[in-house]
Amino acid sequence: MKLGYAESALVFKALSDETRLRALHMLSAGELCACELLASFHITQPTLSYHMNILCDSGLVTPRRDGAWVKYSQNKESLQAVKELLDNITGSESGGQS
Amino acid sequence: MKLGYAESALVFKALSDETRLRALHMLSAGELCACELLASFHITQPTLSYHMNILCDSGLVTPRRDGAWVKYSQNKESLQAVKELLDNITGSESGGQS
DNA sequence: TATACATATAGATAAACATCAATATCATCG
DNA sequence: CGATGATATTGATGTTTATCTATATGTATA
Repeated sequence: MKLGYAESALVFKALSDETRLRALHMLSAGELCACELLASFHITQPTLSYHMNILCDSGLVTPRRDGAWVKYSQNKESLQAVKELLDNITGSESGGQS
Repeated sequence: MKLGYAESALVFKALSDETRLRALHMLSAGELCACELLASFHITQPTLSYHMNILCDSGLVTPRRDGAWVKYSQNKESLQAVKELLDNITGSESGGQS
């Protein structure tokens, strides 16, 4: 997965909000549904939905419908791509293990 | 260098703009002055100054006065901190070599 | 099918952002 | 000191962002 500047900027924009960072971090433990995430924040349900949309659009998070719920999980591949992107920007072209 | 959520969001915000990403990448080759950077963009001098301020405030870039010029360089340590932050968020707690 | 629960969308709004033109500051050189 | 070149700051402006309330859609269950 190779990202250009505009694409990369979008991914970083997705990461540039505290609520989204927290949500993403919570997902490191595994899949969570919107309502579980919501319980951890002091924001309304529509606002969480808004943030999850941004995370999903950026590719960092993948949604999965499970009955009435939508369960979210980290997209490890995409997060790996961000790290490689940083390596690229830094000039550390070595790359990470995949 | 350990970053919290709010701090991290600031750093990612600094990375979330195409102009800033390009500038940061250009600095991977080494120090450059504002005027050299400016020549590569189709923006005015005040706009570049604005962007460089954001990069410097985030800690990703370090300015150095050299006579009439200000020379900018990447702050590798800070970039490393971002990668570690991503490891943290991903759950890949192994950490990178420093 | 009606009700309840989970999530999404629409519309409004205040704050933050990116950009520019104009101007100020700062350093060098004559 | 005055002129020139490099960078920063100010003020204005249109755009994007984060947030809310109200409402819609979608899914399961009694």
